[in-house]
Amino acid sequence: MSPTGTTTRFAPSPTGELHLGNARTALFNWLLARRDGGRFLLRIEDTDAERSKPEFTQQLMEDLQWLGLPWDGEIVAQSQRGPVYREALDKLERAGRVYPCYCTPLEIEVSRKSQLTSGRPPRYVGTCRNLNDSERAAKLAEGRKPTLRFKVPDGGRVEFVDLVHGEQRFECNDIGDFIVQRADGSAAFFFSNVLDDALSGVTTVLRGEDHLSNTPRQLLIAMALELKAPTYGHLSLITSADGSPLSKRHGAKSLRQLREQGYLPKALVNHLFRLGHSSDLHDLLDLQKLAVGFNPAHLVRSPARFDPVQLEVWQRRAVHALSSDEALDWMRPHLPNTLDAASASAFAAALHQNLLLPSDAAYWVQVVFGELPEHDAEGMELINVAGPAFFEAAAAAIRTHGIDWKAVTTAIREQTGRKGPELFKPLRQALTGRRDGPELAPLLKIMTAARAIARLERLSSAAP
RNA sequence: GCUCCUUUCGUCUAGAGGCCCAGGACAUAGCCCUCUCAAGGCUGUAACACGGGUUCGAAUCCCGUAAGGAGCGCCA
Repeated sequence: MSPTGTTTRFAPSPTGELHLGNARTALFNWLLARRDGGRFLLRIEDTDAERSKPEFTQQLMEDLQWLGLPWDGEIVAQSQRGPVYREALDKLERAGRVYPCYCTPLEIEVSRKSQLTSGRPPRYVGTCRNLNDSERAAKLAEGRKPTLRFKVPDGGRVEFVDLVHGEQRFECNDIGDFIVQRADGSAAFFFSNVLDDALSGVTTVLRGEDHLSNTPRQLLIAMALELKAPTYGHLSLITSADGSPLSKRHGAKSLRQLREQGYLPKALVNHLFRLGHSSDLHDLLDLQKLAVGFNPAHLVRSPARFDPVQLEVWQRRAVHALSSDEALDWMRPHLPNTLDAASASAFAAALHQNLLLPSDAAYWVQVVFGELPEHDAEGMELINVAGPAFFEAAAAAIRTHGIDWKAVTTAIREQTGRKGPELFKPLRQALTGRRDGPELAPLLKIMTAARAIARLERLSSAAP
């Protein structure tokens, strides 16, 4: 927690599942802290009692762990920090920087609507800004529960340098007095968020661009509290393929869904690393290397589209990088649970380079351990061209040489005179029902000679 | 409506006035390798949103337009 070191944080609200946008924000903050040898904090912004759910907090933690982004120190939950906020709010109240507002949500809503229809910005009009004591007493007597609003200075401007967008300037007159404490006494986002950042020594905040125009409010609060606000960097949003906001309607997947589908964390972080962040690094890298290569100066200002095809590229590379043991764990859910350990690992070793997702293993489980699916038209064509004699020779070869692939293919070649693709294509089709797939040698070994012979014999007798 | 952000190949991006008739990666096409697929190697197709300025010179600066996005919440 050295004052000179970088401290970043991820501050999600537990109101839903982590999605790609969130995950990228977490990743970038983590990377920055790691790169600088600093700290990465996790704070749960659960001040909205209505929508916050403990199970989401749990899920959040699991997702971060799974991605490989552990946080430093204790998790801070804002719901536990009422007294801290109370104290700071008192300070602002004594300094006359905030005032009680007795307007009801309904009144505010009506005001907003009428402003909007008359073409004006929907801002708080300041009804309660200059109430005297007796007016306040009267409002209170009506049974109104006040909120606390921050008194935005008349005139003046707020200037700051955004890490990715550069110099920013906002007029105070464009900002309405905003709520810092709700009627139920809880602290509102603008307030608790910046206060906690300052109090926990956060130096840099990388967050979504949707916060950019809210930043002046938070800076105003920090100034009133005489606290040092972090340096902000606003990340452009991730959009769908058509440029619209990433949403479930567009098939946006939560991290949990991606994980359940079998996407590897390494694939995800490598893809996210390059979304909205440019880098010369084009290889599949681990988090340590990504941290070294991360540079906030290379954060991109324009929105990035999420392209599932690019994710698949990283997934393929991540899958390729798996060891056989890791591959086995990865595809385990799709293997028959009756399988013995040796067969399972032989299967994983033979197959894993050919899969993108574990569910892709299903077909090959069927081929290796079960019945062969029907040959398709193109496959039948291939089989007919090869002719029954070919398969008879193949079956005979396996009968005498067993699963010794080299001996088997040599025998078939000598017997039929076929070689190269002429030899292997029909063989592959007959044995696997497909024209593509993993190497045949290990496949034969695990599918057993008996199964192979049966498949070949069927074609030698059934074909015309 | 007001304020703010954004706009380079299909996608992610490099580019901060001449080094750019725009570079890289992925995708895609072709070839090589190969029993197939994948991997690998080589080659190719492909972009500065539009319109005005400023300048000897603009993807880069200025002004408009268009398109997309965000904020203006007792949501975060």
